[in-house]
Amino acid sequence: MNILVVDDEELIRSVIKEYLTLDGFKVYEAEDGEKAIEIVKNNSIDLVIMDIMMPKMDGYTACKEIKKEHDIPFIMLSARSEEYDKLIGFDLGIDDYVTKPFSPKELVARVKAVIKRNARENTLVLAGIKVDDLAHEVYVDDKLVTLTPKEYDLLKYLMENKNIALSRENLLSNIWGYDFYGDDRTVDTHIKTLRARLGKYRDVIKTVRGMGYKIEDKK
Amino acid sequence: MNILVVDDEELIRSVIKEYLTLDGFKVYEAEDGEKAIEIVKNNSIDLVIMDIMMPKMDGYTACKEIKKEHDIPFIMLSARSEEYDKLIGFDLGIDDYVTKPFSPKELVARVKAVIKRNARENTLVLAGIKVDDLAHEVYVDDKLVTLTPKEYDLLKYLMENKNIALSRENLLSNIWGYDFYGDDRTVDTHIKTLRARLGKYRDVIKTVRGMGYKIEDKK
DNA sequence: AAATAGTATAACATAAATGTGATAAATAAA
DNA sequence: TTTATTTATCACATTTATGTTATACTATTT
Repeated sequence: MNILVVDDEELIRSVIKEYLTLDGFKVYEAEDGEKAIEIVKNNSIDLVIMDIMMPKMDGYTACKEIKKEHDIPFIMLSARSEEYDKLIGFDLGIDDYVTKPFSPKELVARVKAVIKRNARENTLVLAGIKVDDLAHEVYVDDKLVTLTPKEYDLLKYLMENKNIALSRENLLSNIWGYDFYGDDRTVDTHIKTLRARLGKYRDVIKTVRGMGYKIEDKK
Repeated sequence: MNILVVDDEELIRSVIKEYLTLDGFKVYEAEDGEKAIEIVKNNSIDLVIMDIMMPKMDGYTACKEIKKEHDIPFIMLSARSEEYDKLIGFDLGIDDYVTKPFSPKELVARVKAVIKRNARENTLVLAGIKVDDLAHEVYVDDKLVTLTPKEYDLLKYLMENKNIALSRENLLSNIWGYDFYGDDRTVDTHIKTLRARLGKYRDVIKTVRGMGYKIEDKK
């Protein structure tokens, strides 16, 4: 996990870096917005911690610039809690906000929370089944299960559309592609193998007779 | 669309209200969990935005109480992203979660997303009968009833054309297909089984002698 | 009230949809 | 290339749904 710390005060950067490094993060540093943009461009940054008040280019502008090109979570630092409203006004999709002075420990906790939350947004969970779309992995009762590509796509699509009955044609055109001119029953076979992979949760995939299939969440 | 905002801070409530009102939502306010329960009881609330930390009754408890009686989507607010895990642990069927500070714009977007997700636009309701076409499910007095495909199609068609007398030919060509050359009596049989499924509402399907059938709303 | 036409119901044979294991074809990996 | 994996199709068993017929019932007409 690569984290970029942007602050004009060297001391603050080094303190943050020290704590984050202790927790196994790789830390990049930048002293202003321009340098930050440069680093993001050339490295795979997973999260940015950025001060608002900086010379050359302030935090708002730098954040906006980076967000244009990269979908990276931001934690903003600011000396005053009043800045809060301004941040809101800018509507930058900030993930968290920490006011100075802050405890490094808390900051680290926030970093972890933001990362966790972001990961979760790309994760579908239902019953004991977890689809981590970023990692492209499926867990059943927290045990990794290997799916074939089609099985994966099918499961993901069913989960994204939980509680909606999906016809075979719908499934075929959305997963196989509109240009698939094969047999309807192909879906059935993949449902079969997918169910087998899901073990005791095989029944979350309901058959909708005369129609197709759906995955059902507890209600 | 009526939205209830529950937070002990007047400022936060008014900011949220302002933005939601701009988007055409009607907004109710409550400053604690008890008042929230009261409002939900006496109004038709479609969604609740609720802070977790509140005096008198915290958000977890209030949410749980309300969920007992009402199937309303919740968006929870919290000062700390750490609380997220706690929420998950409580397993309250929270629909979304926003950490403070948040941008009102984002909150509005979340509200819309949740409403969209929960909307069952293709749902027909009549007497105690509900046809959820998305889920392809039928409820009688909020109890799931399993229909055969033909029964389902027939009920859906009758409800879509409520108060209109439909001839057997009409029903056959619209449900069975124009190319069905079978017996008129076939319809009768399916009406019979459908009525049986509808239990005490069996009589909403009226026989129109010499003509066919219709489903009748009110009176 | 009897006769008639229309409708409800039950039973049952037929038909259709789905589940499953096997196999062949296609694709990717070695 | 060969090999392994994935995918699509087939064939058959099983389950479920459907349409028809025969008969009972109900409403309308005479």
